Amino acid sequence: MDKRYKHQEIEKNWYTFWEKKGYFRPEANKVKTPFAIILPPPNANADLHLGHAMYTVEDIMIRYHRMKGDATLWLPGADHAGFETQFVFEKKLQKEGKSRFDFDRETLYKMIWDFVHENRGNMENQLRRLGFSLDWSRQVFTLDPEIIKIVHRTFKKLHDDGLLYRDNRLVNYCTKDGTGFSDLEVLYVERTDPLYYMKYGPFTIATSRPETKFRDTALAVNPDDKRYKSSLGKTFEIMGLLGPVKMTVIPDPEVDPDFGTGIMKVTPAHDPHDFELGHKFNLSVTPIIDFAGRMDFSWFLSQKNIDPKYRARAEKYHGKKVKAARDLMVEDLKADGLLIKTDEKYTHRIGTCYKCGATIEPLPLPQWYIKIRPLADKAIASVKSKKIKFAPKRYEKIALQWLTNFRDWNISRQVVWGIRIPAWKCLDCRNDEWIVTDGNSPSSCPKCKGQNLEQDPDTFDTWFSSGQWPFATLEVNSKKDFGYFYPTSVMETGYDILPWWVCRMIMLGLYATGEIPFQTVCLHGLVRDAKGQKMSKSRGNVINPLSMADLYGADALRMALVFGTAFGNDVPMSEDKIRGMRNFSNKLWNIGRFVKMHRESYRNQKKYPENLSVEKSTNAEDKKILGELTKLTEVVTETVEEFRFDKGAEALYEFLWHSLADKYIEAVKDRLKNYDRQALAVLTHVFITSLKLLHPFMPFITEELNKQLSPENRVPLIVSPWPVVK
RNA sequence: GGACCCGUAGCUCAGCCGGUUAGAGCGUUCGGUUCACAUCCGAAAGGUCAGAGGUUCGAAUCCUCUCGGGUCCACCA
Repeated sequence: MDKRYKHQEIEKNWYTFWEKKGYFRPEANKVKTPFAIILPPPNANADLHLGHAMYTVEDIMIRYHRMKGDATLWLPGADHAGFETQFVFEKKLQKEGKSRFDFDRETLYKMIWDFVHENRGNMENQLRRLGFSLDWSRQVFTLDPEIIKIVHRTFKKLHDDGLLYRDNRLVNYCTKDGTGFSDLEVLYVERTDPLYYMKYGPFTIATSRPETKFRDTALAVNPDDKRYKSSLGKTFEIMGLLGPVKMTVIPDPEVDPDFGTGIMKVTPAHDPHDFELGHKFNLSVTPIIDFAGRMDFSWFLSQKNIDPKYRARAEKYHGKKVKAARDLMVEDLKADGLLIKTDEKYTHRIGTCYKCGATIEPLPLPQWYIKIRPLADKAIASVKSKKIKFAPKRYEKIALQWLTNFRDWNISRQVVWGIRIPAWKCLDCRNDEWIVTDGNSPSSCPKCKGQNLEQDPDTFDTWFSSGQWPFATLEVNSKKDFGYFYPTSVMETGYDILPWWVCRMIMLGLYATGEIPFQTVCLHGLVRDAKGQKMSKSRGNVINPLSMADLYGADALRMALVFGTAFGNDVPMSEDKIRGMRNFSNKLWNIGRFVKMHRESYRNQKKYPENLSVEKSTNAEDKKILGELTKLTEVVTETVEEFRFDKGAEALYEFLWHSLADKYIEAVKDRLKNYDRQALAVLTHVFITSLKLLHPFMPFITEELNKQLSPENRVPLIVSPWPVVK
């Protein structure tokens, strides 16, 4: 054995050994207890980041249960990550001077498919490099045909059960990326914009969006506002930039009399609140901004007998981007004497695209919505009745808050890279009825028998398919897997996707299978830099997990991620911390060398302690270390069961370094020189047992040391029985 | 406006279902090169446990408030 631990050489081979031996592949076995975790599928096209390395805690649970003798399954997958991946791909196109508009749908899809599959292997090998004992024989991709079938099936079921509807309402639309989003994807940021006070007939109104005024359909005031009481229900002529228009004053209790002038213009096509209001008062929804984010005045320009002055204005605005048009209009308002004042320091929260940062434009667009209340209520019941538990416990309350506040879920995306929605429209019937299938194209319209059917061009929100991941992954492998491993034992992921993913899995899992998808939700914190700052490319503080594994060993990286921070809290990470754990690896290595050296020398002297019971020792030091080992066994077992991996890791570190190496080994040196059989027996027993306890945390080095100590007849640690306290 | 988390040694964090001299990693200082390890060993310095009040025989730990950081949610145009 080398004086220094060389992880580069040791870590290389063990994974292939484990994988080839089939240790990662459980059988459904009635005698055994099933234990299953479905890996949160990383994006197929992207390299792993440090956050993914947190899946270490899943490997800890998996290895622990495997050693306990459970039928243990850790199922890997890859996510097509719809919009996310298309976004990345478009960036790539951009660099090549192209855009998504240069290709038809099929070509674009094929190009992204190839792009994803070129990169997919990276992610998988990186998971292997970190020692994650995943059952690759059961690996699944979110775009596998069998998965798509299941997703279609669920969509159809929702449709048949009346839990799905199509509605033309305002969606959160990113005009840059060309797709709508659910409420969760909108990122609200504080911004300072001018608030314009403009003359509006006999009134003055305040708005930050003068460009939408051309499609105002009413004026709203608080019914209790004395100032406007007499105007309620009356219609006024209002002079605008394109001539006079007529508008009625309607009551709306939501209007805050203290904001602006207490009177609000109503633009149903471009504001969610106004949309609702418009619905109530039967106002028309007529957009003036198109899906490319440009002003559309064609409705005005197509009119006959327009005043040339107004025509010129409309032509000037037409086709301009929102912000540019707004500036032009403000100038014209000034010229017409309609702008009364401007509050330049008006701060408000504005919805932006979480990916590209562009302002989200609420636009009317027909989309598929899931009625979320019936699904969420069942999910709430499962959580409240503790059928689904949370670790750390505080996330239960947060999950309940989310589940209580969910609104109907828009699952349509105007993205090519995804699962196409299995809904068709008959072009002959010209009605609004949709034909929803389980995926197969309908041959003809069931009503008119027409053959002119057109499929909805949209794809599913990725979370709609990944929300079905726990049962879909098990079903597609074999019916036996689903019956045996479902509901899965633990769902472990980052707390940041609790609403996006975990809540949706609970809702869709319960809906599709009638059972909870997992028994415990276990949430880890976000990995941050040494100062607790978020890691980001722009900050330049990103730590790459693979280069850390290469430098210090995957074991060291794994240990660093669980050590020293209460599980569930954010994890500050630094190279120093990983280096510290590399040093711990080296300490283990040298304990191993020490033990091995003495075992060999005993053997040469024919003093080898064959099957000597360690319990019989009367030596005080032996008794002490054995007592501590018992305690350690209890602590590690308990803390892993309780999802407090940090405590287990710390107990192991403390015991191995400061009890075993610093104290016991120092104390036992003289006895070893005198070939005291009992001493070597205890030392070996204690070390091997603690290696077993450490194996889930640091699989590579422990496996190697175990082999070094008795290469001839020792079973690999990965399948060694978990130590128990008698 | 609502919810949650955090403020403990220079730094990053444990401890917080109350009870011996408040711990760890890294850092600092001092001393160690013989037969496991300098990726090491031994020793040391360093904390009004954010602040105030309360409960208690006893509080870093429970309760209330204040201050300071962070995160998330909410249709004020």
